[in-house]
Amino acid sequence: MQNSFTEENYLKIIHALSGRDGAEVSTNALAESTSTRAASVTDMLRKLADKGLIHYKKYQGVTLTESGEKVAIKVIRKHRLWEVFLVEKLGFGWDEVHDIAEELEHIPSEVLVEKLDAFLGHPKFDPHGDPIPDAKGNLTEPDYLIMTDVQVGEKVLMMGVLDHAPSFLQHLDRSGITLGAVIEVQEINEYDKSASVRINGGQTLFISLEVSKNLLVQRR
Amino acid sequence: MQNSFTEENYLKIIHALSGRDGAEVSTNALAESTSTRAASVTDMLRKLADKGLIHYKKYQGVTLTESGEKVAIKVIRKHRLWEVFLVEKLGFGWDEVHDIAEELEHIPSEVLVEKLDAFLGHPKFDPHGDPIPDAKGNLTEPDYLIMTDVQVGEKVLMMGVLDHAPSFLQHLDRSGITLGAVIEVQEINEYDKSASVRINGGQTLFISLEVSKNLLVQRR
DNA sequence: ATATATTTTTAGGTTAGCCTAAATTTTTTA
DNA sequence: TAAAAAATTTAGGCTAACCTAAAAATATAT
Ligand SMILES: [Mn+2]
Ligand SMILES: [Mn+2]
Ligand SMILES: [Mn+2]
Ligand SMILES: [Mn+2]
Repeated sequence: MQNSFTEENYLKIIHALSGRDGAEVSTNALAESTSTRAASVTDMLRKLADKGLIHYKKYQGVTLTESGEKVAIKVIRKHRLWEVFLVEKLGFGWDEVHDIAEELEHIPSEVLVEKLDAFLGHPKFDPHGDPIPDAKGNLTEPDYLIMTDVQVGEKVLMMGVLDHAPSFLQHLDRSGITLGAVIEVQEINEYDKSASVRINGGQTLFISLEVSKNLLVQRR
Repeated sequence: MQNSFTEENYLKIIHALSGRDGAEVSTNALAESTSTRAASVTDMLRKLADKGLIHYKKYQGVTLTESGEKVAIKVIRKHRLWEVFLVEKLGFGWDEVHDIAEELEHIPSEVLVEKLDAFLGHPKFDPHGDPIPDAKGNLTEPDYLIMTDVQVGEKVLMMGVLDHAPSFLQHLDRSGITLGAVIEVQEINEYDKSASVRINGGQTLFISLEVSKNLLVQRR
């Protein structure tokens, strides 16, 4: 049988909270992420377990089964492909596409996804630098570093964001920090860890620790 | 408040069944079109009436209010624009897009629709020849004639279809009858009203009355 | 103008996905 | 290790969108 909109969202969120190591996800964490109450989450977990999509033992937290992981990755693939479409083809800003993609990711039809993928030229990353799973369900997270790990004098490439909130993305836009930008750390303030950086060899600006914590970068 | 997926479908179907003259639509007709039972339709009609989207007096059938008409036309606009996208950009056949568009038509976001419209070059017709409402909600049905009204010797342009079933559209594909094709009626059989027609000045083929009844054409 | 047939509505129920409040289990602290 | 705190589950309810069966209204036929 088909999975509902709501079930797909649970699986996607379990995948995200579970992290690369497939750690157990708590009922409360899911309640928080789904904007529901813990009791509602318990209801849904029983259902997902009955369908064989999650491993669930009462009070023990949940992880995805192989089958649940597959569904989650398909949803993520659709979400990210639609985001590419919205930005590359329709001209949306990277700060505007998430909510629309939240809806589009639940449109069924395998052939639609594959045709969309081809139309977009088989992109490997979405507008936020997140990797797009391939048609077979392979999803490889590149191991970027977080900006806070970069030392004074280093030059890095801006590769992605951890915070996807429109307000953060708009802040980056105003600072000229876009995907692929070269960031050279000139100075790090001892007191608050704010940094003075040079963007693309041009203007210098200050970024707060809060910003650094949410920037994914790559050396060289 | 927002209208649900289901409510939008009811409004769209009422619009279709109501026709150009805005005639009253019966409970049973809606049950048929929505694949539900009459009792379920009655439930929904009460709800739509409470929201001011339809005129409804018990046992009297329903019509759309101004507000309901607006919603219906927005859904139709989205449906037809997405169909254009699927055919023109993703390479689907005109027989494959209806079901996917049934889902996409419920994606919210005004700005998405307008950007999609611009991306597609503000098309006036969908892949089946149906007119696309403009951004203001104006929908003008061109007055095509039905193939059965064409006389022997006349040359007409193929402009649209009444039946949108994949099997019918595939039959037209196999016959070489596409949107914009020139159809010249060479002979009409008295007995079963089947016709012998020439397509684009080339090959001659027979079309049954059933086919003629579902072809929209234009003189000259 | 009745009687019969058809259409529509009402009555009462179900399921998915949510809720609050209360009970239970697990974890933390003393 | 026992008490307190936190997390989780259970119990009981709600709403949207459906259902079947029965009642009521309307339309049709004699
Ligand atoms: Mn997103
Ligand atoms: Mn993204
Ligand atoms: Mn269609
Ligand atoms: Mn169409």
